[in-house]
Amino acid sequence: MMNLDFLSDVQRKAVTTTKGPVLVLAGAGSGKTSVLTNRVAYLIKEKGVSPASILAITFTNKAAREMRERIEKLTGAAAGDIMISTFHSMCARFLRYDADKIGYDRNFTIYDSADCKTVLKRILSDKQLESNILTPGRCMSVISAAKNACAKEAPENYIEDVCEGYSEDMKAVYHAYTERLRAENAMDFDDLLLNMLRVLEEDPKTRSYYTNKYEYVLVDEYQDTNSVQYALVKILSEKHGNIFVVGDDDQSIYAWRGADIRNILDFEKDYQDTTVIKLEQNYRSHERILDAANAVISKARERKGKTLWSARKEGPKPRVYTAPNEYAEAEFVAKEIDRLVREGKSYADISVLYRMHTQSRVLEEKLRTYGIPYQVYGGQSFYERKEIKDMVAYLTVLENEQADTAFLRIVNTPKRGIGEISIEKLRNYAQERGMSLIDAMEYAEEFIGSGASGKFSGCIQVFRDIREMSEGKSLGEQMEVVFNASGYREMLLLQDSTEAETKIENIEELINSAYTFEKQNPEATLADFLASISLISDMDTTAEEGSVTLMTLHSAKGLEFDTVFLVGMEENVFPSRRSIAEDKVDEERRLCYVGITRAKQLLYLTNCASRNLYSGSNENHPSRFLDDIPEGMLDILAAPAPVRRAKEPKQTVVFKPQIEFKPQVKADSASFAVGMEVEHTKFGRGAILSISGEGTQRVASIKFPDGERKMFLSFAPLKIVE
DNA sequence: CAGTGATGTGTTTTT
DNA sequence: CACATCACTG
Repeated sequence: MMNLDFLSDVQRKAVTTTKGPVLVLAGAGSGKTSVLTNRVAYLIKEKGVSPASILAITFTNKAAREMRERIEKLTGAAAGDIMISTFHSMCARFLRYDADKIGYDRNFTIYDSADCKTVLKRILSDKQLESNILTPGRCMSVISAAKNACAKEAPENYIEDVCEGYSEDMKAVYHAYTERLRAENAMDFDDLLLNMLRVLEEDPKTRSYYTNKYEYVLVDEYQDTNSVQYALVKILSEKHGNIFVVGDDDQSIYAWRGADIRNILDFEKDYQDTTVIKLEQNYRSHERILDAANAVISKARERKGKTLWSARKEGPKPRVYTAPNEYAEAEFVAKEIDRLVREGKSYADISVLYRMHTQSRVLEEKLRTYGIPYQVYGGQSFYERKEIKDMVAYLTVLENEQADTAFLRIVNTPKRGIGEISIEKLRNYAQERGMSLIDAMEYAEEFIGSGASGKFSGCIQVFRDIREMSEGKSLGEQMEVVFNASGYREMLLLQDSTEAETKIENIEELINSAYTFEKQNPEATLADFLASISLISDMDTTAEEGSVTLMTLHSAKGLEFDTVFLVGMEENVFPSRRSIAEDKVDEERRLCYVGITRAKQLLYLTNCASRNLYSGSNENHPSRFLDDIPEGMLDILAAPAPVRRAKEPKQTVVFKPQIEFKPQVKADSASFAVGMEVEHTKFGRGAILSISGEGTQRVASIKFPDGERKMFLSFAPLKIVE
């Protein structure tokens, strides 16, 4: 018998109620993952359910991976056969088999949002529709929203409703975009879900295959599902009816991406005889933190209503600090981290959370000054770098010749003397004949002079070479062929700059990841590899040991830290300007709740009296969320600086930053050696006593005037003294 | 066709 | 302020 004694009564009920629909309303830190994983283990070990008939869906690859690992620990190797996947990868995998049923080739390409924006940009400029309202970004969100709503309403009607005044243009863009992707045998993220739904709706055989196969369906973060995901879940569970969803309406923060909070609020109406289980005991934080969290969330309008409580009654109250500006705020954060670490916390225990990525810059600057190792999540991802996207574009064209968007990206990279005008002629020619650009190149003489058509022959030759040389090769080898035969490596070598060198390193890292991928998935095809690249983000990388974590509040969901700094608690920052303007503050409120409940032990809430937003400085009022927490629950570290009376001399703790942004000449971490004399921007001169570790983890013990310190060589602002 | 400098523009969150 | 796009020159 499986031992479930470590679970609470309600948790155990959630694990062992295996039949019929179950809705688990799981507050933050209430042991939801434990319930989910133990339930799967229970199904297999106690109920004799075959692993292959279990489908568990998450929202991030990281969550999926962690769930698999934990289930493996509980059940052993059998976990390999369970389908544990994100909505998007699940659909991508299904569609590799089923895409032909709705008229796609099974080797379809997945375009990420950057690719889609490129497509839209081209459509807008072709149709001469570019304007302030019709920007690629805005079109993208309208189209995405229309597709997400599509399980309820026809996209045309949706656009009509939403784009009052310019809906005709918008519809034209929508159709052109849809046709383009179809012609390129490509799908965007939304299409993955939507097309899978269509397959299930239109092909009864496929539908019964999947609905028979999956006897138990589990969905994590159900509050984040949109209408298409809702419909998918509904269909996939229709045969056996064992649908188990876990979520927290208070943590619904993706409405802007089409998530519909009604999905969780109405679950009981949608599924007859639902067992509802509430997990309200929090095992993560102490009561002082939960008090603050409850104070903030209790003002949200629409809730199922839950109150988190913890058995841990005592702990430090959340600390509030008001800085004069964002530099002082960052300085405060860095100083506190430095102090906490000296008191025994480790860097990995600490996280700094902000509303938007741009806030990380100042923080990074200060953390570097203090020699604090950190890791920033999100922002520009590895796979979004130009050189990586270029390499991926070559592979995409290799796999799917219809992928014009990918082709256009690299037709003249490296430079082959093919300019805009030639490309324009090529596009027209291809358009008229309904052929792909790469095929149209063969007929260059028909639409362009002999000089320019020679350039195209050169390009044709490049692709031919790549194809010939990569014939029968493995993924990693194919990638190397592309890097060399495309002339990309040569181009970078010729630039002979440090930037070019990093680009080469990045591409080599990509090649490495291809080798790793094929080792881990021996059956995998090029299309699979490309799909994994477009669906895996930096968010999925595991935390580096020994670093402070910097990330947005959105990406912090599902994580926990001993100490959390929630910075930028100001009106117009958090809640964001836009959410205030559009009357969508409730979602920000939930986001704040998510942020607060990440902290296990120590929580800091900081804000600035003034902040440089775009140009010039803005005086910002403290966030309404701060006001919502009764003062007695907080530990106010500095009196809030007066906002209105700016002329008054600034009282209290005005920070004197010890070092103002000195551009730092930082030595390469490999060049340090024991015995060297070095200079630190903050601690002054010192001597290296010893060095251990490798790469970014290389740590040196250094004797400074005020004592001995250990620091990461790759992070510390150190200079070698000659 | 490519590379340079000037002008303008627009800002959240992400699978 | 950072970034993209545009116009101009080589």
